[in-house]
Amino acid sequence: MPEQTNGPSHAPPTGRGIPDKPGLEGLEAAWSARWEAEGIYAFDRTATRDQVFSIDTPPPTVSGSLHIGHVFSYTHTDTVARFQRMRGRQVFYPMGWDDNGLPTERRVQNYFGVRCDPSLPYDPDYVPPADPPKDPVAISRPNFVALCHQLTLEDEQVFEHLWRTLGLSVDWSHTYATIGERARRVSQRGFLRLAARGQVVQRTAPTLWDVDFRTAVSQAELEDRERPGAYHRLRFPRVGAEGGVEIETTRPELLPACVALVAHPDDARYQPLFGTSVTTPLFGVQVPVLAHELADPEKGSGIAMICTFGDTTDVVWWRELGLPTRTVVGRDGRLLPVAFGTEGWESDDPAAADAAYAELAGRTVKQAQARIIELLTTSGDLLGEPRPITHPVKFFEKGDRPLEIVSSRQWFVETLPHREALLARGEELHWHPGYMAHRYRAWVEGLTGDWNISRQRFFGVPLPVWYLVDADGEVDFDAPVFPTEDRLPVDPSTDVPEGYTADQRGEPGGFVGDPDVMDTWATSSLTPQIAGGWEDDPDLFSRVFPMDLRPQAHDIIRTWLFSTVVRAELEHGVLPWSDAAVSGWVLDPDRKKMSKSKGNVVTPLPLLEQHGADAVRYWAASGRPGTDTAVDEGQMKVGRRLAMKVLNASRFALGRLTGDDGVLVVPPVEAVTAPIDRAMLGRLAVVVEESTAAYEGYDYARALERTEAFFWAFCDDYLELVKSRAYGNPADAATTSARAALAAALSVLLRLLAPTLPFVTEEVWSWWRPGSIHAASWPTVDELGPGAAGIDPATDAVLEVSADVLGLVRRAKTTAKRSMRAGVATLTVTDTPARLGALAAAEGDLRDAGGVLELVTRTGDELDVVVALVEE
RNA sequence: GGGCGCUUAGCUCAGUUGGUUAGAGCGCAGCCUUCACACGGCUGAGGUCGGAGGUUCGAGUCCUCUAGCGCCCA
Repeated sequence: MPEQTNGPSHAPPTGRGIPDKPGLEGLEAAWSARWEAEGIYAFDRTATRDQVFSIDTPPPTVSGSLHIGHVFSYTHTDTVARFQRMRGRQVFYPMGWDDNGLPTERRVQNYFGVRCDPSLPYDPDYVPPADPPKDPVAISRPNFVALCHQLTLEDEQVFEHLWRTLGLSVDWSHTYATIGERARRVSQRGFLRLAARGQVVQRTAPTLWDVDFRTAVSQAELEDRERPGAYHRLRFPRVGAEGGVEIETTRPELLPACVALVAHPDDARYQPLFGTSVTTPLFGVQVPVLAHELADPEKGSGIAMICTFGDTTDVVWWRELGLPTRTVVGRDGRLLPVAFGTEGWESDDPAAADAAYAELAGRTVKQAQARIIELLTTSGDLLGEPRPITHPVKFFEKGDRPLEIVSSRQWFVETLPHREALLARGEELHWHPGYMAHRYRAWVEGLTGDWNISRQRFFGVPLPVWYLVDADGEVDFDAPVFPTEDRLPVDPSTDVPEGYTADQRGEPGGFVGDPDVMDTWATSSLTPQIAGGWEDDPDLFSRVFPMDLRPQAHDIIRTWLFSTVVRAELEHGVLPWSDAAVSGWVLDPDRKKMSKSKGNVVTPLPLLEQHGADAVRYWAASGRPGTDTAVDEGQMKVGRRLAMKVLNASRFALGRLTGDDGVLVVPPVEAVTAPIDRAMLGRLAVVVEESTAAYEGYDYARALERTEAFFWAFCDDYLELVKSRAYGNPADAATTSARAALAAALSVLLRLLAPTLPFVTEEVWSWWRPGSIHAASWPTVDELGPGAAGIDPATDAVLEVSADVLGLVRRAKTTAKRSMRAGVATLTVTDTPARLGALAAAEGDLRDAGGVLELVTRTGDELDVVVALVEE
């Protein structure tokens, strides 16, 4: 790669010169266009796997609004990408757009006034109405999906502009969308492969259900919310014995769905009842009293009723105790019709049971609860007043009403049988920071069911499945028909299975398509395969997969990270990446979590325009890995000042290298002879080592902090000390030493800062170096000259003592309220002989920097300085 | 209830295997503008490291207990 340079030693100065008034305005537009034109970030797909650094970029949800949190974490990734690129790796850094799922679907429905009906045929000539009609128009799924594409395309352009302005070093030729053709093909192929191995199966099972969205959701999409409730004490008469059993329940409306009572096996109060039966109040249904260790003796009366299904514990009891199912809650959240006295609904008094249930059927869960309390009160089965409590209730994270659990036919990816393997993968993965591994482990250990990937929605990847219809018109769900892989992606609502014609859809002897789509995570879990071209581009895939880095925020460890590990384990038997770098969240300026409902979401573009991309990146890169960080415009201003300082200090240093003839001369680093120059380079060598190590451990923040601290000291002390000497005669070895040191230091510093401040460092680089700094090689200790690593303490002391004394001279001038240019008639320095010896090696520099006319030294125990200023 | 993280100057945070008078930035105060930088520079004031106990010659830095905040999982 001829563009690369290894420092200033021998490369001719071929830059475009130093501007008189350097500035930051316009750098983003100018340089991002240039990078694109020159393909600086293009992935070289001839590179072999060991030369590649591949990143599984989080695809942002494009239908959402732009969020400063994206800028934060994507900057972290970009600094690492730039570091790895400069280290010589071919960086595979694609970008995805997550446009698949509910948020887009809702937006399209409202925007166009349509609704999706997967049973309708595709209309190739469909045009959406100009004004959304009042009543939504039903359209086919392909037409609906086309509208989703249309709308998300605009969002994607806004995002791309933001990313380019921010300076992400993405290869924009490797862009994908999670609803795009490749993503659909990969998702469906992944499904078919799982099905072929029996790792995704269809079964009728209790399913977490959102009654508003009317879709199944998975365990990963649950959240607990504290809600008020009340314990209702109910009395169940015993069968064949005197007396009754009192239970407490927060969901009395599920009494008709009761299938058993349960208490802890060690609970002496209820041990005599185990194996006996009781009768449900109002409905007269006989149910057994059983023992199970999940029953909590401390909760309520210590004995609970099991209903199908009130919560996830009911599901466990139902499964482990082999109980029947009595379904009363429908998919719309209303109570279904039930006929007591029929099979499965046996009752001691079916007429009375039906009469009671008639009061409940058709009502919402909430309404039914109110009514059944009245009925139980009237009948005398409700004991005392309901006892109000607050308890956690499970919600779909996007939902508004508590989840119900309904029994339904769904496709499940098996996870429970692989729990141990998944835990082992979690141990194998390198987490940054390391403690994030706990989140993953806790989640995997807490899995209670397989992963339901069926969603009763429209804008998603369709399940590639048809079912045959028998001669009686009944759908045979036990005989799914899959397409061959070469047909993918398919939409079973319009495509037909092999050997069938479109007019056989829904007919006896024909077929029907599975109406469901996949969970968005069933697609998002395959981003390494989608971006890497799994099966579509085997050559590319072999060069990038398994990937190196998964960057993401900590809130989606249980969803995105987990599901991606599952898919790679089941499909490839490997981790999808070697490292996971977990970013924190961005909090609002008052350190509150940002959310749309609070209205405290910060939009990034105005901040980028006001402070500049480098400044915003500086703020982001200051947030430690995994740490939640507040939006801080003050920190952005600091970043902007740093960028300005880079411009000005560079201009100054390079000005010292320019002769009267205007030609920039860069002496080789071997010309550095002055001890103070060597001391400065020795300190910089330490920074190079620390910064490199930090980046290797994904700690961009530490790398920046070390570099920045050096840079300010470099400007404050070293530049001041060598100002005059560097301005001297080019034939003078002392002058050449200073100039060589300045050039070497500047070259290294710019490259150390390049991952964080890509624009300003590129700007300065262009003044005097050929090629892009982002294609230059990462600095090494070697280029700082012989012996820069591990420089001896005596040499280092030259810079230390000089800077100490210079600082005290400044203090004297400040105290005297004099200008820094005020002369010093006599400077008396007291210090140890060793330190005075070090000072002597830089006496000329100190005199020039401090304006010192006469220097007197005295031996003493510690540093003391007396400054006699020249009279005004 | 279990787990994890945090608690260091007014604010936001560093402090890597325990080692001399605890650091930075912001903010604040004061001073300084021809000669790289006013989208600036310099100088300064200000903490004994949440609390208690322990290990050690020595602890912000290790152990135990404890308080508060936040997150994750039940």
